[in-house]
Amino acid sequence: MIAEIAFPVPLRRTFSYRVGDGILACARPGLRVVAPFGPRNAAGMIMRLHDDSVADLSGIKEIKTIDALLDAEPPIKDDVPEIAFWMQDRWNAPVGMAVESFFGPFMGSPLPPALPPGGEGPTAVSGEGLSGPLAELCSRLSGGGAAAHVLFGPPQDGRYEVYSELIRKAVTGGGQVLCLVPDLNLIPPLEERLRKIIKPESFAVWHSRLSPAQRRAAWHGVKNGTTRVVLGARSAAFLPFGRLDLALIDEEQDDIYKAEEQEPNFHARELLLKRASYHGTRVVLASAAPSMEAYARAGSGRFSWNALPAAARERTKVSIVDMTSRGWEPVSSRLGEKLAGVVAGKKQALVLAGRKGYASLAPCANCGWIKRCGRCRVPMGTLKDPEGTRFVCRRCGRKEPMPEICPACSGKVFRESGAGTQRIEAYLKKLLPGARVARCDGDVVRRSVKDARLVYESFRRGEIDVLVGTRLLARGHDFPNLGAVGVVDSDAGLSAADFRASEKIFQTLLEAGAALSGTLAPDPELIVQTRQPGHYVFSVLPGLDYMKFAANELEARKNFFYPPFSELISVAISSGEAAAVSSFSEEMLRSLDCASGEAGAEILGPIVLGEPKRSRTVKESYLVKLPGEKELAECLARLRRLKPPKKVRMKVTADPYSFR
DNA sequence: AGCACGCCGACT
DNA sequence: GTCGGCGTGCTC
Repeated sequence: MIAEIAFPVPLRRTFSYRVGDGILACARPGLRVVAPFGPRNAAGMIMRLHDDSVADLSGIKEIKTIDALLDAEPPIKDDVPEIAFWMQDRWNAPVGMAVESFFGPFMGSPLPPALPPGGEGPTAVSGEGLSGPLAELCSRLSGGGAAAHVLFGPPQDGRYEVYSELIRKAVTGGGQVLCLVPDLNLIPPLEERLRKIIKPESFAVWHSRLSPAQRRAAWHGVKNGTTRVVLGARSAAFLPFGRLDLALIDEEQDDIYKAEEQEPNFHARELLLKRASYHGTRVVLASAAPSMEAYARAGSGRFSWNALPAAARERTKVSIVDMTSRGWEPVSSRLGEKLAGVVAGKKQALVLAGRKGYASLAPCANCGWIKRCGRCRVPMGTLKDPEGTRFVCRRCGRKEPMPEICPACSGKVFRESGAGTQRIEAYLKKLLPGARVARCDGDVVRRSVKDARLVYESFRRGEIDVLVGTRLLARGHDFPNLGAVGVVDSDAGLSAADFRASEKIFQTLLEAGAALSGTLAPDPELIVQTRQPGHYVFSVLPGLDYMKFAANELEARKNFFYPPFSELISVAISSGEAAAVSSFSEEMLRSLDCASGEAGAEILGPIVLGEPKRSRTVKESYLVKLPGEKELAECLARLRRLKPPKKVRMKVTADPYSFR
């Protein structure tokens, strides 16, 4: 008997081993093994078993034998081999790393035997149920028929009350619940809410900042079933649930759910939809601005569409300020005057910037040289802190000192352009003397989630007049005393190559508008500054009407053959030698070409996005559009068979969310 | 990802 | 003379 084993290494393949006589009877897919792997022993998973007669062992120098199983039973209820291969087909994830995601630090550890099922179901929750229209909505969300349910509407219309009710029902029924949130900011308010109805020993949070001990406790709690409700970030989609009855995905449209920076790439929403088939999970996708994917699937009847009953409220006034001809000032006089008026009237305001930090760019005033991150190669912005002005990478956060003179021309002046949160904060402090201006962004959260929470609380209590932050700030909160929200640089960081540009702008605007919807202040206004006032997304602005926007956007996606009507793969080829790049690109295109004709694929490229002139590495990007998942898997398999020559690197990203 | 091997520079 | 930098290559 031959076993295909997947190891947690960044390789998109399995390894064949002979199954030892001692474990012949119990070996089966889904069980973990420890096997000699190169010069060491490694834990892996049996993915498939083959009879000796059918196994293809050509090209293998030495076949080793496995004789130690780590598990007697598959430790995860889901078919992990099936899901891991699917992740490889879908996102080019290395199979073994996909497997490892389900175990995290426990990949090589034997697991304690399962606890006998305890009968403490109904006692895990407490509290009153809902009544009225929201209760009706909840029972519709409990119905079958659809693969998933879209819950459409802002938190201000009772979305979190619906969460509580759905969770209460699921837990009472004996199942487990996952509530997935896009960022750490949303954990404390939801945690507070859920702790009111869930017993502490039945509740756990899961995110990247847990200590090893907390991680261990939470993982094992989920595994043995004592944890009934998990509130977690993206990676919680892999937790070892035994019976996941409900998966609630908050702000399902958020692109943070797509993990693209580290391997294995995956999309938490899509992964949960996949896992749902093993658990009979009810998946609820909640959003005030559902993703085009969710909207389209609801349109085709695969998902059900459920709108929260909209509270009657004044329509927020929305104004657009054209910033095209204003070179340097980050805040227009229009917005400045509104803020001054709001502060004078003892009301509050939010100002949302496109990004954190000080300036988004600091080119040399003389020659235009731009500092790029040594690791990511993207242009760096600036940051002001006690150590002075430094360059900061907006992708990886790496900081580098600012040189005295420009390395290209020895110029001494760096012009700072574009406005980050820090710069807006500094500007507003000058513009509004006497006003209490504070800042809350990713940097504050990174330092301490608690500090970020304190700023929120302080704003809520009215101790801050103007709060400056990134778009995270407006989300999921409403502030009763809010007189204005300003969106500065609403189009920052958007490139024409990004087909999701309109969707992202619209989401930001809708979130900003929603933050104003609960206010008691008179004449609330949303002021949007943009350098692209002609962009079609602004044409749906006065009403901030999602349904209208979504219908337009979906039509545009269809016309241009973009998702959800196609599947995308981005291929980046880079090298120090320009000739090597172009010859390998040609080889790559040839290998796809024969398939693309009959499969209805389209290849765009090469796209060269702002490559530095003096940089030594040359990079070409291609975008492949394919009509379906089957063609996507086939195309990824072709790309996998290609091996770049020495000094040439190829990066393949399936379903790319960011374009560089 | 690990881990080994291998080939140059700077230390006891 | 050896320690150690990290480029390259391999893992059934």
